[in-house]
Order: sequence, then C-alpha cells, then structure tokens
Amino acid sequence: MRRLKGQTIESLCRRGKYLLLELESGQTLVFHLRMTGRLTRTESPVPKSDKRHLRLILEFAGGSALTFHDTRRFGKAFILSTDEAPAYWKKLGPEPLESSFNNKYLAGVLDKRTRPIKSLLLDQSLIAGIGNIYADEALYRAGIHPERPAGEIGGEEARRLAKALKETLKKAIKLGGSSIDSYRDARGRSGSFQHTFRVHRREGEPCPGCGGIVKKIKVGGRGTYFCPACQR
DNA sequence: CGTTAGCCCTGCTGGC
DNA sequence: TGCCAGCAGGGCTAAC
Repeated sequence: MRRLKGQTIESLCRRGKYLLLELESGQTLVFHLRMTGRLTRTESPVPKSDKRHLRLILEFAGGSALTFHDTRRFGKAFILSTDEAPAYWKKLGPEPLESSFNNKYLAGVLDKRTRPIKSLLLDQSLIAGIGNIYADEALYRAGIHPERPAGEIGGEEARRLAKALKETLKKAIKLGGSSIDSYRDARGRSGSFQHTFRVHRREGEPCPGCGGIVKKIKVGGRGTYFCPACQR
C-alpha cells in the first residue's frame, strides 16, 4: 500500500460487492468488506479507541483519513494494475440493476442448470452482487422455493424472479443496506433494510403474506429462510 | 464444464 | 451464572 503515497483518488465506483477507488496512476484500490468489513471516513490521526480490528489507514492531505476495520478478517483490500483490472472484472456476471441483466439473460442462465436456484443466485460469475440476505428476500418476493432446480424455472416465474431481484436491491439501497451485525456506511450510520425482512432471519415467525411459519434450512451451506406455503 | 464440500476467521448465541 | 460448541457467510480451491 506504500505505492499509494502521493496519489490522487480520481473516482469511486462499485462492481458487484467490490468497492473501487480509481487512482490517477490507472491503478485501482479495491475493497471487499465481506461480512464484517467497515470503511469509515474519519480524522487523522485515528483515535486510539478506533484501533481494535483496524486493518488499514489511508491518510489524506488535509487531515482526514479512511480506515478499514474488519473483526473477522474475511475482508480484502488490494491493488489492481491497469493490466490486471479487465481480466479481474470479467469474472463477474452482470449487475442486476443494469440493462444487460434482463429477462432473456436470466432465462439463459437458468436453462439446463441443476443447482438449487438459491445457490445460482449467489454465484457472482453469473449475477454480481446478490448476497445471502437478498437471495432469500428476492425468492420470497418471487414466490419460488430456494431448493428448486434452476433449470425448471422459466417463463413467467423467471420474469418474476428478475423483477424481484431488481426490486429487492433497489429497496435495500434506498434503506441504506442491512445492519444485522456490523455493517455501517462511511459516516458510521446503520442501514434499515433489516427491519423490512420478510423471511430472512425470521425462523419460526409468521410469514407476512399467509401467516404460516417461516422455515430455516441449509442450501449450499448457507442459512436459508423461506415460507413453505408461499414459495413453491 | 457444472457442481459441491470444505476452509478461512472471530465474536456472539444458545443450550446445559 | 458460567462455559463452550456451533453458527454466521463470500469467495476460493480441490475434488468428482
């Protein structure tokens, strides 16, 4: 990270779950927060009380700083050169909120695949940016059982799923994300999407649609919540 | 190629 | 009240 000294950040963007800081040199400083990573705009020097689980400090001219904290140390920060970047981002599928992600694309991705639909939604090489929370909530919204083989979902159901993914993400973004555990934005603020979960982390509670009981299972090793009555 | 299981890591929770 | 096994999960690798 010493190579960053003296450089100007020219733009900020995002690809899937990766945050990108584009530098004047053409290099990209990339962050992935995973579950417990936190990026915070703060003052420099960083207060002693903020040193726990601190992984990286970027000090800016003018006395402010960007800190990267990560309790579970699953998050990543790394630099991509101009040469490396295109190949790196090619590994990711389209963004659900861009026009390249449409009914036709989703139908093509689902076709002939045997994996449970939930596992497919979490595959970043097919669709970028869907995590465990959003897969559960989108499948509920679309009325699709998380264990259904992807290949048997087509037509009207596939269209419903595409729409559900877009709407779930839009709403979550509008509410500032989900702060179940540690997520905070760069100003330290919590999101509020977690207060609107229909099924995720609501095992044993009533389904808001039918009043039935929300069930929890494991799909692809991930905790998965759904309503057995509403999701077929 | 498509799919699945296991690993990483640490703080919190649930059951006794 | 205290203890500790197990859970949480995104992405990578190995294996089939």
